[in-house]
This record gives sequence, C-alpha cells and structure tokens, in this order.
Amino acid sequence: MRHLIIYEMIEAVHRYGSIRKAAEDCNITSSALNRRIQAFEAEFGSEIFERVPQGMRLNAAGELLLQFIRQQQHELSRVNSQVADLSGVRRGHVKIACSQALIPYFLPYEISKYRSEFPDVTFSVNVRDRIEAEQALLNFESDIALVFEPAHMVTFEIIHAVHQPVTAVMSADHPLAHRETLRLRECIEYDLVLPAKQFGVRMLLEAAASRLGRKLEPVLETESFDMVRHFPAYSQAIGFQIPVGLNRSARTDMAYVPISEKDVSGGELYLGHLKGRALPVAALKFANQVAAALSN
Amino acid sequence: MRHLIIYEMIEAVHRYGSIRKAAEDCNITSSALNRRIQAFEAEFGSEIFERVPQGMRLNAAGELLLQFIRQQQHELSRVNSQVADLSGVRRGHVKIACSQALIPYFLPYEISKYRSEFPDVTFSVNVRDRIEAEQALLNFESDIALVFEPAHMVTFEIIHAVHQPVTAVMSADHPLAHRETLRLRECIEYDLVLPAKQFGVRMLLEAAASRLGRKLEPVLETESFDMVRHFPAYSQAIGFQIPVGLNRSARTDMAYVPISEKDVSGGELYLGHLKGRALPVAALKFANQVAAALSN
DNA sequence: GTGCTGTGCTGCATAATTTGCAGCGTGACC
DNA sequence: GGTCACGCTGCAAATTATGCAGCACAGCAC
Repeated sequence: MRHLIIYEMIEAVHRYGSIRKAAEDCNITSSALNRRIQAFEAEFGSEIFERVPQGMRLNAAGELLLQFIRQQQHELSRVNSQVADLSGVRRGHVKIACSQALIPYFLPYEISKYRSEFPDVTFSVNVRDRIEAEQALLNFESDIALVFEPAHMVTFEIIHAVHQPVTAVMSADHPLAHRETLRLRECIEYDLVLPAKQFGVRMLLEAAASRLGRKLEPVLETESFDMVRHFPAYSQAIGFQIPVGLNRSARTDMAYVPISEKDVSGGELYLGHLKGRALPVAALKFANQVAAALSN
Repeated sequence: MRHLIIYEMIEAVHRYGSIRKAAEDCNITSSALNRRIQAFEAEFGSEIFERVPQGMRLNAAGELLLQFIRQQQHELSRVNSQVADLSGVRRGHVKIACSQALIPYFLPYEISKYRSEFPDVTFSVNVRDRIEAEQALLNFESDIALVFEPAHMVTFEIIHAVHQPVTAVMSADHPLAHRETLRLRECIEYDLVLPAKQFGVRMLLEAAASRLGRKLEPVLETESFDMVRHFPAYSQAIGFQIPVGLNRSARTDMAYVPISEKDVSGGELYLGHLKGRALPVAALKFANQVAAALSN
C-alpha cells in the first residue's frame, strides 16, 4: 500500500529514534525522509516528534497517532483477509502471543492441523509472559493470546477458558511417580525445579506454600519451561508444569502427577483477543479450532 | 491528509457511480482518476469496483473496503480531536442523529450551552427515525444518536436512558387542559393528530389502543412533529408528543398533559453510540452534558 | 441498422512532485 | 577544541501523476 508508506516511515523513525537510521531502513535518503515527516506533520496539524539533540522522540500527539496507525494496519489486514476469503482461497496471517507451555506440543500440533486444511495461512508465534501478552495485543503485535493466569484482563476479551491443575513432573522411577495425585508437602521433600517468579505456575505454588507456612527453595530456578520439564529426568527432582504443556504419550521415562487442588488451586488458561477488535478471518477460525481442542 | 485522498476518490466514484462524474467532483480528469483507481486495485490485490455498462459499482470487496475507509476516517478525526485537546484548545466536530422531538427545544439549548464553553466545537444534526439512526451510526455518519424507542439495538451502546411518558398536546382552553393526567379513552373522543406510523409515539399509542379494543382514526397524520404540536392550537384536536419535545414555559396558550401509564406505557429516550467505537473527545463531553441534562 | 451518448480505458507529452546530493548549523561527548 | 551525529535546506535530477486526445464498447432512440 504505497499511500500508507508514510506510516511505516513514522514507525521506523520511532523505532530508530533517528531520521538518518530510519532512512537507511526505508531505502531512502535522510533528506527525503525528513521532508516527508515534516510534510506529514504540517498536514496532520501538529508535530508528532520531539526534536532532541539525540534525534527524534514521539511526543504525546505522536503516541496517539502511532496507536491509530497500528490499529489501522490491523484493520486493513483484516479487511484483506476477508476479501481473500470472498474469493474462496483462505489466505492470511495469524499472530499469536502465548505462554511457553504451549510451545512444545500444543501449538505446533494445532498449527499443523490448521495448515493442513488451509495451507496458505501463515503464522507467527511469540512467547510472552502474561504481562507482555496483553501488551502485544494492545500494540497489535498479536491477534490472539493464549496465556495462563493473565495479570490484568481489562482489555482482554476471553474466547475460551480451561482449568489447568498444576502438575508435578518427575522421572518414571521416582518414588512418587505411581500416585494419582500429590500433596504439596510431599513434593517439598524433594529437590524442586521452579519457573521464575513472573510465571503463573510459580505464583500459584508460592501462594500455596505460604498457606502451608512453608517457603519454596528451588535447587533450580529458570525461565525455561523446557528446563523445568527435562531436568527431573536426570535426578529425583520435581518440576511443575500445566497439563497443556505435557504430552503423556511422548515420553515413557517421565511421570506427570497433578497436585491436589486442596493445596494448589490450579489456574485458568485463557484464549482471548483485544476487546472491541474484530479478528481477521484466519485468526478467528484458528481461535475456534484452539477453543475446541482445549475443550477436550 | 493528501495521502488519504484516494479514499475520498473511491467514495466519490461510489457515490456518482461513474469515474467521469466523480473526477469532476475531485477536480481532476477522468483519466487520472481512472488510473488512480486501477493502481489502488492493483495494490489492494483485488478489484473493488464492478465495471458495468452504466459505470462503476462497488463489489463485495469494495463494500468491505468502504466500511474500512469510513471507520478509519472516523478514527482519524477522533485522534485529531484528542490531539487538539492536548494543546488545551478544545476543537472538534460532533455529529448527531436524533429524533424530530429533540429539534425544537432540547438540542438547540444543549448545543448552545456547550458551545458557550467551547466555541471552537462545531456540530451537525441530522433528523433520523429510529431505524435510520442506527444506520447513521454504522456508516459513521453520526457519532451519537438520541432516539426514542430505537427499533433494534444490537450495535447500539447506551450511554443514558430516560423514561418519556406520552403526553397530550392541546390548546389551553381545551376541556381536558386542566387535568393532571388523561386516560387514552378520553382523548379518543376528540380529533386526533398523530405522527406517521414509523414513529415511536405512534407505535405506543397504537399498541395501547388495540389493548383497549379501539382503533385510532386521526384527523391528521403527519411526519412533522411541529405539525403535531401546533395544529391543536387552532382547534380542539389533541396531539401527542414526548416531554423532551415540549417546553412548558414557551407557550402559555398550550397545555401538556401526560397520558396515564395505565393506558400507554410510555417509552425510553436513548442516548447512545456505536458499540465498540471510541468517541472523539468533543462528542464524549457533549454526550455527558446531554446525559446530565436528561437526568433532571 | 444507425447515429448518438454515455461508459471505462490508454499512449504520449507535459506538469508536478519527490528524491538525492552536498552542505549548514547545533548540541553532546571526550 | 575537535569530532560526531543529529535535523534541516537549496538545487538539480529523477520519478510520478496529470491532461489531452482518442479508442472500443454498450445502451438507447428512431
């Protein structure tokens, strides 16, 4: 869309904080870009950048405009996907922000399944914690989010929610491996592998431990859910994960035992999008498929 | 916004159904406009007009695009008004769709009051019946609507609602003029002046009459609420109006008596806007003022 | 049929706009 | 005090849009 290229230029200037650097990115000279920005500001009726000795910084009006630009680009891509839909071919791009837990099994499977039906739909997947995920929706960086226990859900419109008990991960020969459910106090006797503090699973475990009057002292704390899942294979340590991040049939050398809801109440995995914003056709169809998958 | 002029051109072509006529409107030659439309369609990835021997007609993709264009223009004007608000000066334009009843007293007063505080805000007021009003919101022709008993309110987000008993309008020397309330059967004994069938007041009266097993036989049926209000001055006829359309202090030669709620249940006057759409600053402030005025 | 009128479309020369180049002035940093 | 990066600007070249004239086609009146 050549007539909207000025928007991309504005975004570039904002990103680089410098006309000269942004100009390089736009394959244009700085003078040309400079004049386009100036012409735009004149038309817009107000400056959108603050000129500081270090370069360009968006002012309040610019922030407002940037919000508009992103929304507008999102709407345009939605219209495009609807138009593509009209001609029978289902094309489009789905942008997903999700928790790490969805990465190993759930999303790869669901995306493959969707693409087997609509091969012209492409995807982008960004791992975001529950705070960043909401930001991604607001920035129009993502169409839909799939997050465990989101922090504040004011702008988050829920498509589907599913309960996820916190589940202990251990090697198949662990003393507790044969149990149906576990109490938290039993787990604490072993070495613990916990996700970092910003994650929902950790938050639920901490809350439960403090109710027991105990403190969690992990031998390994990590931001990688893969580490939490795989470390217990090589020791008697116990990791924690939510069921959607586990695949019982994949590894017979591991055991997955849910923690009793009496101790740890579990949390909700939410599938949602930005409130008041219509989804592109492809994103909507994919969201429906995911919602159906989560229901089982 | 020169870079968005193509949108106005598309709207012009749609409006005139002809490139040549639209070109005249755009102060451009038909060949230039023709090429711009073609270039746009190429970029957009799909034709948006159907070429018929009579000229150009939007196709399905074009309808989608037009919806996008209107929404986008609305959002832009909203951003503009927010930006103007930043610099202290409150500027902007408020577009109102309303029932006829609001025209004689209510809106002129409220608009004047608002403009005495913010003289740089301009208004457009369009009289729309309750079906057209919702359409006006959908087309972004209006920011807010003020309608009596809207027909279907799926896309209508209510800001404020106020009950309006149906009120009889008669000359001050009418036999019923001194009464506190009137029964419908009393009114029917006199000549009736009724608004046309599409209006809410008429609908409520018809429903009430059929409950009484009576049929309304107006001596004068009109689309003009002014006629309904003024005709009774010169005869013993009775007209009907809602309180917001009446101004007790203005005319001492007229009497206004509410119909008993036992007969005619009255209706709601709704102030609202399009669901899921943020209002420009000026429209929002004005809506708040109107809501406050309606509360009294 | 036969003009006639309207439609969208197109080749080409021209007008308008945008761009690149080079250079200016300014403030931050060492 | 020198260097660097910044935004900005005059001017000529390159690119793009426009206007003119004319084409092919479809509907319509006679």
